[in-house]
Formats: sequence, C-alpha cells, structure tokens
Amino acid sequence: MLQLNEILKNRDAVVKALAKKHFKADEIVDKIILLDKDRREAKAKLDSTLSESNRLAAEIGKMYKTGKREEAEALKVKTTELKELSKELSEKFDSLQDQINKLIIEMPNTPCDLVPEGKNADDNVVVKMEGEIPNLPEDALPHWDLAKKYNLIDFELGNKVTGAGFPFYRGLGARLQRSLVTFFLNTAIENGFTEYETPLVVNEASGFGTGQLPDKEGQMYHCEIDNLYLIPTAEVPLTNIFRDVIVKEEDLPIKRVAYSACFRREAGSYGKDVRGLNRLHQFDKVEIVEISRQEDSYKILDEMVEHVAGLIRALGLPFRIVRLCGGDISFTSALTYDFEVFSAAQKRWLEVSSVSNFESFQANRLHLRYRTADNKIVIAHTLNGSALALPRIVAALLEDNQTPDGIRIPDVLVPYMGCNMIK
RNA sequence: GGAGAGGUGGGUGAGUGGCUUAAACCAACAGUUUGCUAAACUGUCGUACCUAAUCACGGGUACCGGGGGUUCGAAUCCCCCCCUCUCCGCCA
Repeated sequence: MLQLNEILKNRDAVVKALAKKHFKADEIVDKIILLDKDRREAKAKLDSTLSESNRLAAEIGKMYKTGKREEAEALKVKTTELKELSKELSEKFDSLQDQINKLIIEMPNTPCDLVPEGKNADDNVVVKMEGEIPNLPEDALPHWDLAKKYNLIDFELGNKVTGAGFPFYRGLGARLQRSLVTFFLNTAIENGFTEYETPLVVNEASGFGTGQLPDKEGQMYHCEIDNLYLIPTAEVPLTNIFRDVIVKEEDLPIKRVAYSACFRREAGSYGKDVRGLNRLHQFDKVEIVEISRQEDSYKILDEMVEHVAGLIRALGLPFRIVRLCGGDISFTSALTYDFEVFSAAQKRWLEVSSVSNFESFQANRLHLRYRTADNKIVIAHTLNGSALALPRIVAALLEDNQTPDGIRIPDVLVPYMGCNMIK
C-alpha cells in the first residue's frame, strides 16, 4: 500500500503517476485528504480527553488514600462523563482510520518513470532479445506430445488422482525437475543469495502482508478448517519473514532464495493457455527476494535481471526481456521485467519469470523498515523475481532441443541429469 | 487430541488494582579516561499516532502474545483466541 504521507504531500504527482496504470485516483485521494483531516481532529480530541481522565483517576486514587471519600465520589461522576466522551471519540477515530485504510488499499502502486505508457501486453517494450530461435522441422512436436513420447510427464494420471493442472512427472521427467531446481538454487547461492526452505501454507496475516489478501483471495487454495492458505509463490513466506521487523541498514541488501511448490487456482483460465505445462495449478519455482535501501533498489533490480538472464542463457534457450507497460504491470509493482522464452513448436513466447521492484509498497503493508546509521527509521524497498519457474522452461527445453535421436540436455544440466540425451 | 504451567522493551527478568513514567542486570550506541586492548565512569537506549516545529528540543495518547470485558483507575481481575514449555495419546 502507498504511504499516507506520500499521498498527502504529493497529491498531484500520485494522481498523475497512477493515470499511467489507468487508475483514476483524484476522487479517492481527495476523499482520503478530507478523512485524514477529520482523523487528526478526532485523535487530538480523544487524546486530550483521555489525558484529563487519567489525571482525574490519579487524583481519585490519592483522595481514597487520604480518606477524602466524598470528594472522590464527586469526581467519579466527572470521569464517567469523560469515559462516555472518549468512547465516542475513539469509535469515531477508529472508523475514520478504517475508512482511510480501505481507500488506500484500493490504490495500486505508483509506476516508476521507466514504465512505458500502454494498455495491454502489446504495448510492452522489448528491451533485450538473445539467443537463436531454432529452426525445427515441420513435424516438430509440442511439449505435451514429447512428454508422452518419452514418458516424462503423465497428465492423465494427474487428472485421475487430483484433477487438471496437477501432472505427475516420472523417470527422467522427474529428474529434470530436480536438476533444474538444484541448478537454479546453486546459481543463486553463488550469486550471494541465502537458501531457505519455507512453509508451503501461510496464515491470513502473511497473505495480507504480501498483498494476496484480500483482493486475490480466489486465486489461493484455502484450508478452511485451520484458516491457512497454500502459497501461490515462495515470495509469500520469504517476504513475510520481515513482517513487523526493523533491520539494520548495514545488513542490506538482504538476499534470499527458496525453492517451493506453488499452488494457484487459476480460476477463469482456458484454452491453449492451459494446454500441457503452459498453466498448472501446482508447479515448481525457485524465487529470489531482496530487501534493499531505498536508494539502491533500482540498481538491485538490474542485478536480479542479470541473474535471471544468466540462468536462461546457461540453458541455451532463446529469450527476450520485456518491460511491462502501465496497463500490464501488476497492482503492487513499480517496475517489472518479464522474461519470455521461445517455444519453437508452439511458436510463441512463454513467460518464465517476472522480476519486480515494489519500492515501499509491500514494505509499508509489512511494516518492514530499517534503521539508518544516524538512527532514523525508514521504510525499506522490496524486490522479487522468479529464478525460475519450471513448467514453461521444461516446455521450451523439450521443444527447442528435440532431435531425431531424442531430447538434448543442456551442458549445465548434464551433471545433475546423469545423461546428455533423453531417448 | 487430553491435563498442567507459562507469554513483560534487543536479551535475562522483577512487578497480584493507584508509589510503574515497567525496576534491575546484560547487550548496544555516544562521550570521558588510557600508549593499545580491556576495564571503569557518565550519558543515551522501544514503536506508532496527535500536537508544535518541520533541523532540533518539547507536550500528549496508545501499546506488557491478540481481541473483548469489569473498574474512577488494569501488565495485574474476568472471558475468548493464538503461541511456547512439561506430561500423556497419536505419529514420519
């Protein structure tokens, strides 16, 4: 969520920035400004009433001690009045605070200047294209056929045991999953990230902390009996480590990495988008998260982009990096780069990673701050990215590396796979 | 799941209705002393919000696991929830 003070101080700048995300903010911002004025007034009145009430209570105490019982009884009448008044004021204050919070939570993050204008994915800007798009023969197979041909992934079995979007991986298919996860984790560790293994279910407070709740509630699997949510990404537990935490400036940037299974209901998806591995309810992902100083976050975003590019490059897949436009960027992000690999048999770009700087938007929700050298407490910046999500990487690997003799394994994976060809 | 004991500033831990503005100690930070380290001494030492200023210094309110209640007054008493520990049960 945006910071109230930012909205109050830079009203016009906030409204203008949000217009890029096609969010009309002027009315909501003016409402907030009015409500905040009332909130301050109510708080001032409430505090002075409580102060008076505290003072009288102390006097009554002294009177009882010194035996002035009658005087004390007389004063009690007054404190009772003050109590009524403070109750009223406190309800008013809570209600105003509540209204303000609800309005602020509806507001998306302000995009940074680099975010291009635009309505949808067509307006995203390709900032980099790398690798050779393979020239496959006419009879090249899409990954779902290859997975079947080499007995790597069993979608039908998943349908039987669980449902659509929950495939089984078997043999070298399962081993490929494990190889990719290990390769991604090891590379992250080499680049200074600390590995974590996190819970796969989280409580409500954590869901709120990273912004899945309340608005994306329908996208998460919910264990009602314990009121816990299956994580849609390791970002949720990994970032919530820092909920209500004040870190030391000297410890920044904090770099964390975690592999996890991810669970997404993906309500409303259909068609070719969900065919094979293109969109699953359960998938594997290695996620990187960084906490940074305000002035470093864009430098760190670039480093994260370079880290992810290095992974895809090492796998030998053709990819492009796309800067998301105002209409396509997420609610919470200030700047996002998507990575897409080319799926040669499907002849389309598949999104395999999304790397974002949230600036203080998430940190404000989380109350994640750091103490500077001169002892000031300031809100931190958070960033995260997939490094990488497996299914579409596997799809592209299978499709782009198919040969008449089998599927070629990239060199970096050979030590993990124990073979250089899937036959 | 059952029974019992607990949850207090970064840590240990005192506090069973008003003397608490949460003691004391440790850690941390700044300064003094010192040839260096150490030690000693002095000081600082929570967060949020309101107010004043907007650099600083102040004044006020709330917060002792979370939420509600009793009372003129609650860390302290009552109710609900969460968590930790011990024992029992179950279990990879």
